[in-house]
Amino acid sequence: MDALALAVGCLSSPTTPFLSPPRSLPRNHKYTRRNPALSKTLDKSHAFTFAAPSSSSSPATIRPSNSSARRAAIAEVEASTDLDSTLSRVEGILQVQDYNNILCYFGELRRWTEVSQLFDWMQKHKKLNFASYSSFIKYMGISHNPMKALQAYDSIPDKSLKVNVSICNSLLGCLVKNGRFESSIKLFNRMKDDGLSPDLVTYSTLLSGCRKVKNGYSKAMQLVQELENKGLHMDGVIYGTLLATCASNNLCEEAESYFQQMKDEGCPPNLFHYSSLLNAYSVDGNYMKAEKLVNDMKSSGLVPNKVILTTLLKVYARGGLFEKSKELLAELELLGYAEDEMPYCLLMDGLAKAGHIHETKALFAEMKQKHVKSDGYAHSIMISALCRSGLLKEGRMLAKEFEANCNKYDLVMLNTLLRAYCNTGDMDSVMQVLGKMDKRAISPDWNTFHILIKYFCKEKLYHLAYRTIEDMHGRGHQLNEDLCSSLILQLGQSGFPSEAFSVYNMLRYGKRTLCKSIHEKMLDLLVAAGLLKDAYVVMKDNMERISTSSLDKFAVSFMRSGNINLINDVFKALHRSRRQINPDIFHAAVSRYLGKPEKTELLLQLLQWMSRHGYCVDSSSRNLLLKNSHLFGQKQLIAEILSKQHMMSRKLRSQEVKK
DNA sequence: GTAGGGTTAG
Repeated sequence: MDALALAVGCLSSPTTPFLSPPRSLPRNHKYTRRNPALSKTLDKSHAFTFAAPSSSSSPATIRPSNSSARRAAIAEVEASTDLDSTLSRVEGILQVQDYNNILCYFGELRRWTEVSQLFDWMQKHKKLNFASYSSFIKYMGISHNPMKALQAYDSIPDKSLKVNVSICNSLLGCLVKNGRFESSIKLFNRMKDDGLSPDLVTYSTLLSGCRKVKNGYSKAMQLVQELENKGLHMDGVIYGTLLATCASNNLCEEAESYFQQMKDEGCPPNLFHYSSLLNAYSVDGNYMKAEKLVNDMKSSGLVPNKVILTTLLKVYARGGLFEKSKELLAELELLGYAEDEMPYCLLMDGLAKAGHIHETKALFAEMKQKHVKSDGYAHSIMISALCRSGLLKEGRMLAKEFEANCNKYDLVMLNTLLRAYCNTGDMDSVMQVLGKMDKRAISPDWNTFHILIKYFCKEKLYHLAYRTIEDMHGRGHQLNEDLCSSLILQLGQSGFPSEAFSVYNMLRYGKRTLCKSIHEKMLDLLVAAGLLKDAYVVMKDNMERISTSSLDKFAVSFMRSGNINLINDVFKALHRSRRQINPDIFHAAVSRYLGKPEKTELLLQLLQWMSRHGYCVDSSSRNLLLKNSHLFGQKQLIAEILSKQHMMSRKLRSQEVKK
């Protein structure tokens, strides 16, 4: 099985190509010079030429004329509007590392078309090495295209190159970045089987994936154990990742203890470590600890940067210290650290969750007025805040405004929009958003399904809700019990008992423990709908959770119209529940058998079973049997059994009187 | 070794 096949199960549902990559270079970008790839290459070439001028025996010596040809060729490729033809024209001048540098140049500019085109060309002309694969895979990860990364990996012809640690790290990092933690672990195990020797980078890559998954911390611990078993020692980056994992999993004490352990091991904390620990303090808004930490940090000679101050703002906002938050926001503005929406979002979210909707709105307006750069987070927070505080129409309006002005969508935003439209019963817009999701191949998550199902139920579109639940279950999402229970009842009442039963089964097989009352409701519903075979299954599996009256109703119905061959089994099941069996049920069974002379054998078995277990038929059933026993050709036998039962019941009754 | 790892928002 190749890596693609291994991961394709998880990848077939599309990834979340969130906010398209930045159009301009990141601020701290390593290519700040005009032609970085070029300088990088040429620095090396010159170093070689000048450091070893006498080694004329080396055929690799690059003469200035040669280097200026390379310089020109690189510039030409980077500026080209027709990559393929430019590449063919300069073929022979450039070396593999030149192509790699150009690849990085395009990659850092987020010019994905060129990245792919160049890489294709390099593959076709066999101008690549481990660094080419590693870089290409990394960029495919950044551009949210893990599929292409996997294809590139699978295309590597050389087996030993496939377990090159750098390539493997890139691919694992690509999967992790795109939320495919599970597949990255599977692939990691495969790679180890194939001969990969993981290093610290491998482990920190995988550890960073633990931040956003369920039980992330315990998975992180497994990885730490593994790296230690391999004789590797945790370095500053690994500690940084661990601290971030603790913070994301709300494990403040663990974060503190790793922070201490790291210092004890002689590794001085840097800004990454401080910001992660600060982030851990933000969970419960522990501003006392946060402020002390920032002071410690300053004493150690570190200067708080944008991330530290922004995280401190998060601590204040979470802790409800809105005055302090506002002061800090003003400071960030002065420092030029509030050019994007992050700090505003932190404060808006804090305000909104504390119920200060008007202040949230004011800050949102201020942000707009200041033309703060936005990727949609602020809208998402504001729309949710409006909906939460009951300002549904306003929430819907803002959602519409966002859609009219922005063309950036990710799953969270789409869910936010859906919620806003569902809240106002705007079915058309709901459908449009679903269309957008489809078009962009963004797959719905648990929240999406939950929003839709709740909405469909509210609109009494029960069958649609049912189909949505089926879809949700089919994709492996845990079903919400309350929502399903109410849908089960509604489906039953609106003439879809089989669908109700299907929902019940999905719920039952997905969860270990269910609320007790659901089984009885399901049983009642199936009995009412005459689906007695299904009812029998529910009854058999959940007898101790079902009231006697519901069991009785089921049993009587079953005797009247259930599968006649299962009647005796139903009695045995009832007997196992150790509850008194209502005589009406025996009566109903006897009547049923009387109408089916060909089932005499079953009737006799039932009567004998009754005698063995101390039951006896009531007088009306006995009379009925005696009157009709000629029908069965077993007149004598039936009379004997009945008289035995009769005597036994007399004996029992007299014993009770004595007591 | 031309390469790969950690910090803040809905």
